[in-house]
Amino acid sequence: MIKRRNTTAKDSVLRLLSNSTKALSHEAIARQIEPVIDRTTIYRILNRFCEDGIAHKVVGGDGKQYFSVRGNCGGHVLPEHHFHFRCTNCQTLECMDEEVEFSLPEGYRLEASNCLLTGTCRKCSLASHRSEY
Amino acid sequence: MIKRRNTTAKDSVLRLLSNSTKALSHEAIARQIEPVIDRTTIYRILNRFCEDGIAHKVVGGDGKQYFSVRGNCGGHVLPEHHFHFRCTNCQTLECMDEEVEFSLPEGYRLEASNCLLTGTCRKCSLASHRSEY
DNA sequence: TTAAGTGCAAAATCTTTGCAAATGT
DNA sequence: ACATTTGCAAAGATTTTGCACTTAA
Repeated sequence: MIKRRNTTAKDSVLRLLSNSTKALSHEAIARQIEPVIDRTTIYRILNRFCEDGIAHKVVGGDGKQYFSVRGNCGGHVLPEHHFHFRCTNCQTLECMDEEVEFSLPEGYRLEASNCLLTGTCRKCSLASHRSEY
Repeated sequence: MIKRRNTTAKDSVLRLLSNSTKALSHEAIARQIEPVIDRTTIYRILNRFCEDGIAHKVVGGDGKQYFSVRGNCGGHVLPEHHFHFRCTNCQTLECMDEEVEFSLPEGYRLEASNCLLTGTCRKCSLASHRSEY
């Protein structure tokens, strides 16, 4: 495997991911990161994290990629295959504790899972309920 | 709801989807359809199918959209929330019979699911196994 | 006739690639 | 030194929008 270097850009991205209780999109990272880092670089850092098993990537129903620190999403340990929930209102994606259970047909080989539930999170559900008339 | 018309383009797309045992990407539809239909039109037809509940859309880990006739994917009736499997070798996406089971935390509101398993299907797993050395 | 559907061009998004300059080890 | 990383520009890929023309009902 290629030898990695410690750089401030890499550290910043990792810190953001580690401190977040949600998976972050490239856009969310680019917006928060300080100082500004080129977006190409952020993409490359994120992809390296995935290659190295440091992070995992979930593709949202919106087609965007969301990243979180592997096995530590939301601040605590998660099963390898867990559900994700993306709120269509606040545009956040979080890892759920719940494990995905399934059995593949004979002969199928599994590489990864991308199990996503979409809707509105509690906060947004309450907010929209309040404003209903 | 808007009144829909019968057009040959729409019929062609629906026929392709209905005859397929897999979910189809826009690209697969555009490639097969006869006569050629503008790709914008295909996108619009597919989106209308989804709006009208005729088809459902799954976003693959590859970021592409895949479409299948609702509840009839793979030729037989499927549960509302079922798993999908995308083969990274032959680039196909199929609906699985298996139902997705989960429980959402209190207050969350579910709109849709997009549960995807990725790997190699039986045919491709066998093929790659044969060529291993 | 008239609202829905189509085709073409152009735009919008998100992500990746190429390459020279900068940097960590 | 030298391989990795970065920034910038440009390209790629997929999907959507605007608009005038066509067509089903």
